[in-house]
Amino acid sequence: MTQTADTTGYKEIKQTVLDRIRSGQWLPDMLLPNEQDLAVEFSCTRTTVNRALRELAEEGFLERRRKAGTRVLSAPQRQARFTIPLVREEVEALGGTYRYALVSAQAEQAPDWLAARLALGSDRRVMHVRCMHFSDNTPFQFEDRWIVTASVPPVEQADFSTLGPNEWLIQTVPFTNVELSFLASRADAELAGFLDVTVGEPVFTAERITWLQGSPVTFAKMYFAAGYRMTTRF
Amino acid sequence: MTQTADTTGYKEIKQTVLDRIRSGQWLPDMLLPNEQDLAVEFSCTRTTVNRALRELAEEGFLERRRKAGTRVLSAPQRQARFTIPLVREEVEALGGTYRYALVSAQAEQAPDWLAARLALGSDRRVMHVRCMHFSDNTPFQFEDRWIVTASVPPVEQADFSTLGPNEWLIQTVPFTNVELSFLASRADAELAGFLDVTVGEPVFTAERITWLQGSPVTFAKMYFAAGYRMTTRF
DNA sequence: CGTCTCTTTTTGTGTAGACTTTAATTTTTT
DNA sequence: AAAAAATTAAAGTCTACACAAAAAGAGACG
Repeated sequence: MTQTADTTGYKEIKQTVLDRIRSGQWLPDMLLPNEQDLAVEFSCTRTTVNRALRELAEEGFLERRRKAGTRVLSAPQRQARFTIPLVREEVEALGGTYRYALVSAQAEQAPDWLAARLALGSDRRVMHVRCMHFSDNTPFQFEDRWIVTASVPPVEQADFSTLGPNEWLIQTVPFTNVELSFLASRADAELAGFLDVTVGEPVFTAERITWLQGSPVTFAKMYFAAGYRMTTRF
Repeated sequence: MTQTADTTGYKEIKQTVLDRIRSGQWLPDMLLPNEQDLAVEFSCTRTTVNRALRELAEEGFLERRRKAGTRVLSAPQRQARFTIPLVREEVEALGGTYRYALVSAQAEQAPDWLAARLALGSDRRVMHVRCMHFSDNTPFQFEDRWIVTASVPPVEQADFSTLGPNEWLIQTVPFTNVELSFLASRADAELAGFLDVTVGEPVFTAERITWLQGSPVTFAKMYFAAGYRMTTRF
């Protein structure tokens, strides 16, 4: 006989708690029993209950405060987790053959809007890289990127003719803070040419600012081909 | 040397591990010491090391496999976590005054594309609700939603004149699976009117399909006003 | 009445140890 | 040599207990 009869793992507890919320037994804003009482109910230790409830709080179902206890969140703060893939991986995951092409790469002074956006000081040297990512030779993404020279000095010697700036950066500047935005923009004449769409077409766009320990590293705009959608399930 | 005093919380361990990866002391693909050895190094128990490493793996920095050990991920799978807020809360968080207005609500048969999208069977009854969300009386979002009657029977009696369908659903159907997509669409004449933009304007759009234990509940398209961007930091 | 301090409840985190599960590795058998 | 079986190292989880830290609530005091 397997002992699984009364073994209440933290996963079972999580499931039971979710079921009770779903069934309405525990209503939004309701305070639920404290960990000790639940431990008795599930005949396990408080440690196990703690892990279950902690994870459910992490996942946005519960709110926990010392002394105040644990309560059901009225509007469960469901969070979508988008994995931000490398373009190459995204293309290959969709079954396409990835191809990279450099459009231009040149050292220049950051324009005012960029300097403001990145809070650059007096040193405005940046490397401006523009490139295309293809899937089966059809345009997939146009990338317009600026890399702050002062933050990544070797960028001046980098060769972007075969390796994309994003992959180069990942190898060079391993860990960073990121601000990522999604928006809809309009294809101007140049972008329309790159992405092979008509001028004025809506283009799904991602903007990404990256810092390394507080100092700005790069600003990138990524324009996706027509019909692109970013999807997640949870 | 500073053999780490006795203040080794799991958070400190996480930070130390991250620092070692950043500094290149632990390189991508490198196997790091097992939990027991790290516990000795940090002079704490394996439980504490386990929590630190488990969370770092959860956050996408490490990969852990029983018997195989823990290694540094070569391309850290950084995931963006977007909190999907209620429109009301989003508007209020931006400092605006929220206003809701129902455009239309009527029971109808799901069109073919919707039936296909939701994998509806023979019962195609849906409630089609269209509504506007305003911030300080300027259009913020136009919502076009279908709710599957068979999955949520009380929808036929629901009054959407003052309460938005999303908030109504949250109160009525507590827990669900969700597929969420972001894309850029083009404003047609009607949408342009609702959002007060010119026809053809790019519109940031979110699509959301919701299931309750496998059966489809609702499909919603949410069109955001010009200039909207969805932002996250990590 | 407000505000300050004290108590107490509840979660947060830690220790020490045990058993379980997975799967890489080694050994044995076919 | 290939396949099957045994070994074993590592993470995964649990128990049982302890103390820390936050903060709600109560009481004291001006």
